[in-house]
Amino acid sequence: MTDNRFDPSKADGRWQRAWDEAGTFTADSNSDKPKSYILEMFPYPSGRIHMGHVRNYTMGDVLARYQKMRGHEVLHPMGWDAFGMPAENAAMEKKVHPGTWTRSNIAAMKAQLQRIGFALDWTREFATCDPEYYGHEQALFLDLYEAGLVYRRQSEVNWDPVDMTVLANEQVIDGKGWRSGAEVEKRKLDQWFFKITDFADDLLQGLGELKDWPDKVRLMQENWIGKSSGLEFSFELQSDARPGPVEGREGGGARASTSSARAEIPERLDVYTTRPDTIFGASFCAIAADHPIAQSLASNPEIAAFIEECKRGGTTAAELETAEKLGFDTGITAKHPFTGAALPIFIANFVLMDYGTGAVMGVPGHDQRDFEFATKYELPIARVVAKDVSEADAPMGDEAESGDGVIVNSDFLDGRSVEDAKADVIARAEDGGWGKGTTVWRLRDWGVSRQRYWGTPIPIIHSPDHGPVPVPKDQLPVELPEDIDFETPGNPLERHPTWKHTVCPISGKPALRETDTLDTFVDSSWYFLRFASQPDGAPFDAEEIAKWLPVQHYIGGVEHAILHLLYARFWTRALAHIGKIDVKEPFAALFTQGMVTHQTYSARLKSIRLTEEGETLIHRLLDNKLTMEQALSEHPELFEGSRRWLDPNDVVENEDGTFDAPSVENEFRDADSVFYEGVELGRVEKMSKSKKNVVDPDAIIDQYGADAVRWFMLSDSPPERDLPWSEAGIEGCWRFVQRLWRLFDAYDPAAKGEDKDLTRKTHQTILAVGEDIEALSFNKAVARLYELTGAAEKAAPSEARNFAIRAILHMVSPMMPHLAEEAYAKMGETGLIAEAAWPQHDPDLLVEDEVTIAIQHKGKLRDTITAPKGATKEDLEALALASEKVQRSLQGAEVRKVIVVPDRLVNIVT
RNA sequence: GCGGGUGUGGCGGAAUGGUAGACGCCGGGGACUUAAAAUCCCCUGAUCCUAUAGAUCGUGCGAGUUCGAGUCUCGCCACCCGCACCA
Repeated sequence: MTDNRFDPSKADGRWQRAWDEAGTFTADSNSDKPKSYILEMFPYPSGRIHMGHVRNYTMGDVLARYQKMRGHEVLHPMGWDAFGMPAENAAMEKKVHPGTWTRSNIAAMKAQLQRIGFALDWTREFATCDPEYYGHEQALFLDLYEAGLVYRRQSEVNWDPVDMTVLANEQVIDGKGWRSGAEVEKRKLDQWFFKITDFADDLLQGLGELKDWPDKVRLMQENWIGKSSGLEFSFELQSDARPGPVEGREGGGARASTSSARAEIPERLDVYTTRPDTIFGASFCAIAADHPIAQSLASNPEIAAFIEECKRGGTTAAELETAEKLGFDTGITAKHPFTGAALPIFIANFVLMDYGTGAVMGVPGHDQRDFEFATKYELPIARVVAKDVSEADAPMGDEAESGDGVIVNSDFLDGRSVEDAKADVIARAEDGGWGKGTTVWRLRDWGVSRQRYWGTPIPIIHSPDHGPVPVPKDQLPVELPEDIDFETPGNPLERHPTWKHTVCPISGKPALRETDTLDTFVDSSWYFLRFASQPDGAPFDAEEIAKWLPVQHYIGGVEHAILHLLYARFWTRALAHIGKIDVKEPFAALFTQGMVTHQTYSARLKSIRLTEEGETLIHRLLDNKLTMEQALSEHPELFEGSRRWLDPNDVVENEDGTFDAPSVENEFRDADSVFYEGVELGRVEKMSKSKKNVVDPDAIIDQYGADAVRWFMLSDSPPERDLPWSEAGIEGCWRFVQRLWRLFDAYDPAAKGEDKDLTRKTHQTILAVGEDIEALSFNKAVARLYELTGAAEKAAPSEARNFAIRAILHMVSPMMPHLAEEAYAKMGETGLIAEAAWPQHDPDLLVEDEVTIAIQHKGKLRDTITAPKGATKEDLEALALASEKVQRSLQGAEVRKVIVVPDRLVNIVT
């Protein structure tokens, strides 16, 4: 047997221990070296590391190791985003305490991460469910509370009456709770909010400076913040002179038929518009169903019924797309501020209460929604913007014209530009005292109250005399009780027999603790600060934060493009605002990596025999405990014609290109319940349990070792795109690991002699790989290393070859650290290559002395020639014309022009 | 509907306006071997040909700018992602 093979099962663990014992990756805040903070989004401890994690952390790891070799002091920490619902779900299903479940998941995942050999500073590890961490978070919450950035108000929530809990929007499926299947109710609860809107403008402005963020993410945040400017103004309200039900309005416009409610009508209606220039085109007003005026009219049963109808309207994309504009004439009119015309006021289903003032002026000519509404209810559609003044009387088409133009049919605004007219109307409104120019934001304050157990308790005491009172800081952390019961529905903290009972810090009288916990996004809004600095007795130290922040590279999934990244930016600003830190933007550069995908296969179901399971399912459906979609996704095998996903490992390809899954077929037949009809190739999709295309990293590492997996994660696909997993691909990586090992083994210190070509290629590669890594173009760095490896393999032993081999060894070491350490030691080095310096390229040795010149005739390639580097244009032209192939192509035609690009090409034009 | 992205061999993908397909995977042929594994070498965009050193076509489609376009401009198409009745 030869020992000429690299054995990761032995080497990986050995070097992981060596790094650990040497403290190689422990970051020193007091180091004089330039500092690099490399961070990947910390994981939720779900139980297992998946390929997406491996890809994410491998990228960060290469950067961290590279920066260290470039002489930086690197902070590359890891921790756990440990609060959240899955732990409570596990508690309910498996009867384990959420803390126990979470802790054991963390232990398992940490072990998995360690065997991949990541260069992490584990001394800074923490979990957000550590009382120490969330205690500091509570203190920061109270600091922000004192600064007026936290407040409490009533807010509507989705309430599941069966589970007695609040649901996030994503947990409401077709108006029903995802778990209980019960009809979700709207409830008003007192909730805590962060005043993120105070920073709306600043958060928006700040985006402009984040040059190293993807444009896509900046745009998404920009849209989310949603700044718009316009005019907020009020209409005087009038009694409607028109009597009774609507006449001559075939569109079915209902109309309030009683006047009983009119006494309660306020005198004014505030509206917001971004198009004050079109004010002369207003033909109606519309208010939201939950607008105070609509509410005050609800004593009229017709109106009450209409309001109910509006609320029922679906909120899914498809429903909104097709939803008809519906209105109800209130019988009240608004007086147009310039013309005095009486505009009917409708309650309308397309007006949102929580944007602007919850009321709009309807300008059908120049707003598509207003246009549809006016068409339906036969309201006037006037043109007030035209391409040109001469087009003032041009008829309107079949949709609104929202484009630019000049104002027409608008009294004093006629002939003015849109922008000009906007400014004029705003000025007149302000002079007249009936309106003012305003900025409106889409961004809402951040509601952070969650009626759950497994989160950071909100450190507030509700005192009967003093209302909500902060928990005194010396009583922090407010710890979660351990003895908790998940048997009965509702918030376990609320139900706990003793936990919430305490005393008022001011009066000493009995009082109740706040039983809500914080949104887990709060936990991840400052963890990167805690990684950088963790003094005793304080969340962090500002001076130490200043040494590391901002994070140099922040890497994670694009799914966090809005919420997490916006909240983290907000917290950083808020903490800076109250003087806790001196950093504004937490992440200097952001990189959003693609997903790891894999082939899917599915089979169609042919026949069913109902099993016991199926009958249970039907009962659950009948009892409304389950929606059809849920039943389908949980038990696809019970539905004829539906598709069942197959594990790619069960699928075999036939010679004719079709697929079969013999093992699954047998499994089905044995169960005597289901038959499949045919196996089909599905799309390459993100690995997910439900699609059965997950590949477990642990099993792959067992087989090929950490380095092959890491190399795979970096190869081929650009890191921002999806990476398709393949068995063949990982085998290729494994072969390359061994190929490198043999090359390193061929290192012969005694070899003598030059090899100019190889030396040049080595220097070129050193330069290029460094640039590629810094640009996070790992796939290109990998390709260059393949090339140089090929060249070094073919070269005869020489000093130049030894130089190339050592350069390759150093350059692959951030990517395949175990192999590199093993080879480094075998070459007789006593230190760790993880602590070695990145190789230097010599600019003088990069230059080629001969170049290949392309010869084109009319832009088409006819020949290539070799010429000395830096040959003159005249020489190149002469060489080109001397080419036999070129002469044949020219066929004696007259040469009109010759374009010469030095060292590149000659193009002959005839 | 609005916004953004992507489109190149059988596949993943390279390519400062200058030789399209680097590099990897798959596939084919060969060497070594009793055999296999491993390894090494060669071929591998399509079509045509008189098939050695030939020609034509080719980067989603259609135009344009240019001596020269995968790359720039305009107009389409397809797919993916995000947001969504935001006044």
